[in-house]
Amino acid sequence: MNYTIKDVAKKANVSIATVSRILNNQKGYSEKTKRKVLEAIEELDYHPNAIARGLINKKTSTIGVLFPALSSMLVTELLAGIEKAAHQLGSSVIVCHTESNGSKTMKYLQLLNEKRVDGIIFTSEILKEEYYEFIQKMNIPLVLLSTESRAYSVPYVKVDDRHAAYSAAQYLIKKGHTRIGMISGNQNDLIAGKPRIDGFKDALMDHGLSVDDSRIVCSEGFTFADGIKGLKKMRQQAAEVTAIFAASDEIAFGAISAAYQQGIRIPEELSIIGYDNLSIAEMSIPPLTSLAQPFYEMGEKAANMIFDMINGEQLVESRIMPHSIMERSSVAEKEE
Amino acid sequence: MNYTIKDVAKKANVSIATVSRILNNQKGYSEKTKRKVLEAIEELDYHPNAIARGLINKKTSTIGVLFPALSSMLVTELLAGIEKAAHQLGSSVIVCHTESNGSKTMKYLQLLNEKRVDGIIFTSEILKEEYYEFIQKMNIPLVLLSTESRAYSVPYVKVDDRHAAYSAAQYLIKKGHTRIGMISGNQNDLIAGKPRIDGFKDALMDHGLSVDDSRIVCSEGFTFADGIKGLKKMRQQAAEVTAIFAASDEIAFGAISAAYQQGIRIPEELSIIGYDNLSIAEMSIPPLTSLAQPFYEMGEKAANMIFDMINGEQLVESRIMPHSIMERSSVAEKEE
DNA sequence: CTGAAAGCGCTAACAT
DNA sequence: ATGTTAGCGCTTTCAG
Repeated sequence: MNYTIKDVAKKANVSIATVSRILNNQKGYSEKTKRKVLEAIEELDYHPNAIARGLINKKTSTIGVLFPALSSMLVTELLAGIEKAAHQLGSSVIVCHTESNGSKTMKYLQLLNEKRVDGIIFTSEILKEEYYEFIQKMNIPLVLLSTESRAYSVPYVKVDDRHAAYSAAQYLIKKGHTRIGMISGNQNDLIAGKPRIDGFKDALMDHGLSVDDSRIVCSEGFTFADGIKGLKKMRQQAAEVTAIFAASDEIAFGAISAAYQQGIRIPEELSIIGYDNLSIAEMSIPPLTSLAQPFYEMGEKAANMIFDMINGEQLVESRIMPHSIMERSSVAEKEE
Repeated sequence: MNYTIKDVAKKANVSIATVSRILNNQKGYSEKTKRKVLEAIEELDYHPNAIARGLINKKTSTIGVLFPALSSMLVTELLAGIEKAAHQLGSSVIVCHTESNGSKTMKYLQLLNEKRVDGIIFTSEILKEEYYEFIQKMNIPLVLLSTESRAYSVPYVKVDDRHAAYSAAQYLIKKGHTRIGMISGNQNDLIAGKPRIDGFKDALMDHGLSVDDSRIVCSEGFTFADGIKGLKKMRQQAAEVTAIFAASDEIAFGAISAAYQQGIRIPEELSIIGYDNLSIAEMSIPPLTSLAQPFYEMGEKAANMIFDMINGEQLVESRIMPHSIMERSSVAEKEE
């Protein structure tokens, strides 16, 4: 069905070596033979077999990407960015959905090893020792996306969560709020949980506001349901709060829904700022002001880093991506 | 870095053929040598090179999936389903993001051809002649997901859009509504646009309601912005409408937002039913009643079909997946 | 400038 | 039951 290099060679009356040279535009042939061969390639609509190439070159032009969940909305944007950059550089991406499951992750790594991918992008999760060791043995580049590692020196791409959370809280403060609460993610999550809480506290302290733990309600995760529960709890523990920093847009959505249920008007009675700035942020009522992470660009960047490393670059620096605040209508100016 | 079959053979004092036999559990060796070889494999932590295998077996255990957009939320669920089924069967999935762009799509198909994927899942778009012809030449299985082809006989997995739209409209009718409008997608979209409009009309007619074209506003696409525009237009053209069928959840979200802006209460003054039942549906205020498509299962099914075909099954039937109505709170009982 | 030949890591006849 | 050998489709010495 598919022609091989032999067919081309025969048709052009040259050896397969010559065809190969032309294919890989090395030197060592006349213009005339080149034309002849190109013609044959054209006529047969020949395309080299990437598998055979991979076998000999030890390079498959394929990278693997590990995601804890494929359903979370932010994954889509990361993946879109990765895929775009990869394709631009002639590579493909294999998606792996680990469900944050250790043995599943190891199985995927094994698979990616057998498939001889050129590099791995590991996203949104703690890089366990087991994973790291294995990838070390695979001896291919690794970059961390939307996560980082304290234990190992692996290049990463992420925003500075602590700093970003600081910015979000500061935004609320600048708007005149003094009694500010936070519905956080899981405080044991050292990547996306704890740092955002810390940044929140930093901002309050730096601006001379007292940090009252009853105004911080910690959730299990970053979901809509967590947001609903979170707001209810907040109203019980700290009804005096006039503004809330939600550690994710989904939490913010949940909080808005719960607030609506309780007849609390947003932003008049309660301001809310989200985190992530997913596409849903514009869809809430009122539209959600949110701390924006540039997911698409982060994905692109991570992919570009991987390819730099694949191409032999030794020193690739980690990237702290800039965050910003997407102002919409869920935060009101507070007059004292 | 990675050991080869030769290393194993040497270590176990057998030939590579024997190792290969054991690896592929064929017959032709004693229990004793099997143990010996397995031990060597274990000790070296040997794993066969999938690339080399692919070259000779002409089977890469990899499938390609084409999506028009990676950003739409429903894609994620389809992909999650595909990925799960594929991984269960020992295959990987390469994602391709065509942006509905013809030449990009062709480039991807070319790439998948060179990478010798075992099959292709084509989603959510019209299968153009050019694509079809090319895949025919590749001579690998193809299944359509969330789309179908009139022109070619290609197995597909989707819900019956016309029927599903009928159900959604019927639901509104059963709730007592008689003046019902629709904010549709693009009417020129023969897959997801037109059929839903037709189904909507069918339901009205079957229930003795007149079909008034001014109550059907057609959008360009299925987005939030389309929903906003759609609702405004609807209020101008057909303010008497008490219930609206939105052709997507995003449209429904937009309509809800616009309604809120105009001070229209949902569902008291206006009922809305969405379509898709994405995870955001539960996040609106009020939570959105929506016609549910089982995306995850559709993805799984499509993947399973591809693998059946890869394994030589000749006759795989297309699947019309069941739809259902996820009742939440955006539709009110209408008393006459 | 060009071709013959070895070999990437594996499977599958074909021998023994 | 096991080994030898010829490829899969390609790249890359090494000759000429």
